[in-house]
Amino acid sequence: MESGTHEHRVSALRKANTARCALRLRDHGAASVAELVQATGLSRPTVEAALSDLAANGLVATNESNGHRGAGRPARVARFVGSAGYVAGVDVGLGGIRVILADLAGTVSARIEQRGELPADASARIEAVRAAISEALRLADVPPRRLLFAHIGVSGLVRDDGRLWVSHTFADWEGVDVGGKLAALLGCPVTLDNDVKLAALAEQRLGAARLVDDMIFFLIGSQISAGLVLDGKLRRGSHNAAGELGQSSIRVPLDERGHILWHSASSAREAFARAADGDADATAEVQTFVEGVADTVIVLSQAIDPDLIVIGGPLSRAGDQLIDPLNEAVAHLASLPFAPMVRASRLGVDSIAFGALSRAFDLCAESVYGVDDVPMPLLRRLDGGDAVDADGENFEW
Amino acid sequence: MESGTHEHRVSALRKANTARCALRLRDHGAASVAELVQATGLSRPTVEAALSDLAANGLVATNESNGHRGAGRPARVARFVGSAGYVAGVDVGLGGIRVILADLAGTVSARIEQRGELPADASARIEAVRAAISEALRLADVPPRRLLFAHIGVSGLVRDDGRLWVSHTFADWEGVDVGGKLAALLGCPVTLDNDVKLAALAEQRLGAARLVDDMIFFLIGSQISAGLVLDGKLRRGSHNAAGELGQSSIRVPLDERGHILWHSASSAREAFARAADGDADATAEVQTFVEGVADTVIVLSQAIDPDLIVIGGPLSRAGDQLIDPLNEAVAHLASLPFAPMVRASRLGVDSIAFGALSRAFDLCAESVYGVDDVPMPLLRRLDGGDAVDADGENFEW
DNA sequence: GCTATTACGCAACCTACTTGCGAAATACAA
DNA sequence: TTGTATTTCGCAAGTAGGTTGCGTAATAGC
Repeated sequence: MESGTHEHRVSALRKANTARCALRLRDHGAASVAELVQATGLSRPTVEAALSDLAANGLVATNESNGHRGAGRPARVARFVGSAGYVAGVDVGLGGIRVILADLAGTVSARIEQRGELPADASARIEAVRAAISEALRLADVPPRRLLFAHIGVSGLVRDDGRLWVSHTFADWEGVDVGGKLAALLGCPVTLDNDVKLAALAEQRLGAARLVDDMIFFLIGSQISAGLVLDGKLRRGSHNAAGELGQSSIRVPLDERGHILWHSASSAREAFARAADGDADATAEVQTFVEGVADTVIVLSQAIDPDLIVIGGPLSRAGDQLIDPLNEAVAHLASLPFAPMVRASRLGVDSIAFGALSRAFDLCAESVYGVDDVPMPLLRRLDGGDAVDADGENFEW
Repeated sequence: MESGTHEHRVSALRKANTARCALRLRDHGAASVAELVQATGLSRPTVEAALSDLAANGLVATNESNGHRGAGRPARVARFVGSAGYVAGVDVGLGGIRVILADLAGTVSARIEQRGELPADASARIEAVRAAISEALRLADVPPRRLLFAHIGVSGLVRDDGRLWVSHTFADWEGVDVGGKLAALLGCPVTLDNDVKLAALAEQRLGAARLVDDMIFFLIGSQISAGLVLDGKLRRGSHNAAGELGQSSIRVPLDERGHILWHSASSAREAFARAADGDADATAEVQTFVEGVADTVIVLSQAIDPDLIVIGGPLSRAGDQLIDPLNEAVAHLASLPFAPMVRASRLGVDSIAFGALSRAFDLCAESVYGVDDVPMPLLRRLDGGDAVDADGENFEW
């Protein structure tokens, strides 16, 4: 019920049809016109028009070479040209920079990880991010012009204008137009987003919560924050601050910066390790910790009624120490005949970069397909395997 | 990106245009074709076609009688015929039955309230609801056939099939097709919904949270539950159980049925009254209670990041005893440079019926306008005033 | 080289919206 | 009373984008 003229809406239909054909080719492989007609339910002339538009944009290639068997005129086969464009998902955190580069078809063509301290200077840090993205492009042998979009996950609150508002990690980026500067350097739009939200989205789209529309993701590291995906959509909140659980939300001892206080050890990981080794102090502290987390998990579960709760961060591998007790607590205290399941992250440290990548696909959709709400492609490795590692060793936080 | 043929989509455009004209007439009063052309941005023939469709359905009337001044051919004036259909919002609770009846234009034509115990028998209770709705129709002098939709708020969990799953209030309705039975009796679709969710929606659309897209509503009575409106949409949850805060979510002493335990008085209302009168026990208990509520409010605020928090129920008038301390707690404990505001319900006991009415408008939209996502009309009284009482005495819970 | 088969590509048609204009109905002035 | 200005009406013609349908091209197999 918008106010646009009809001309717009009608041509929106054309765009939608074109996009439908493009997505079919992207997600189900090359196809002849006849097959597309069949698959999309559109008519032949419409499909032909769509293909000719797409071919003009370079997004599909139509070649005759097809090992067709059987009688009949050989079909003209259209193929989605993923390499027409690339998008990057970037995770800039204290531990370093991660970049995942994928083409429009979802083939992951580079995945790099630069460990170690980032430059302390705001500008130098921007340059480091640029260098990391460029390095990924170089590794994948992708001309820089082909990069269509880069999306960056950082810790902190991102304002509507895309600048950081509050960030403990990179305080000197607050108010700075990091995205704009990188856009100028890279020649394509670059946007920032909150890291935990991206990780949540990644787990929902690619990780532990695939096929589930409602989930809460908890990232437990030195702090605890959450990300919500509700009805398949990332919840941002009216200040883009949903999930920023402060001091008072978590029933776990925190210091004044919101970091979890450990007495028996210097980190959650260490405390859990000691508890596993039988250290009594650590065991008690871990138990209190788990109860505190369970508390918050339960309140949010009851308020939000998700299908699934995913725990990320270094502790997510601690099944019997964390995930199992949480599951029990949630199932036990449920006053209703159902309870959400608690599960460990599947993407591990890569979740933020994958989330950024998946948002990058969303954000380039309008310019690539002329339509938004385009589902991202399935991610594949160059060798054809699943781009998401089987639950392996990518959990070194 | 659905699979429907194009024929469908194209005619969807026609429907949308027709709906646009209808809504313009509904919300901005009678207008000539020329004015509609101007207002909708559509072309004259399109508007004419829409009006002729609408006139055929009886949804608009075109009469020439118009006190037009000035030169020129007098315009044919089209007027939205609200009385073409009626919808009802019903609140069936322990305290009785409330019905609000409105026509399609949003004119509230009846509003009745049957206080007192409902029949203990499941079927008799259904009959009582039917009788209440019929009574509203009779009072408003509306032929029963004109009732297009009735939506009913009840306490309890409603399943996807519209039947109650768990209801402490009306346990004998669990699994019973209450909506279907009423539909058969009334000759129009009748659906059930959770009362607190409806109240939340009502406050967002008509009450304390108008113009706000993200809000959390807490209904504090003998129990505490919540309703969430996120991004302007009612949050249901994957089991339609969002907001069903159980024992463990609320840091307030509860009995085994989830009812708030009061030692200094027999109800929250009484405890607050005594505290206001200076009773020391009550004051202490009220303080603990408020702190417990604040606790939950804060966790949910931080997780969800709403604009506004609305408190409903008998305590919502206790500004200085409840609302003010909550506001302070939320503002104080915020770790971020903003905090949601806490505000009292505006609709009071009517919130559930108003919520039901507002959903009834939504649910009849498809069949009336051929389009969903039609905003509900502004509610008006027959005399033209605002149908929502100015914060008056409708708070006798 | 003939036939069966299959996909192609275009012509004709349909739906629904737009632009544009002559005609109708009024107010007002001569 | 009649003419003119004004405003809206209602239809005719045009456009965009889709669909159906059919003649034709290109191949495999006999």
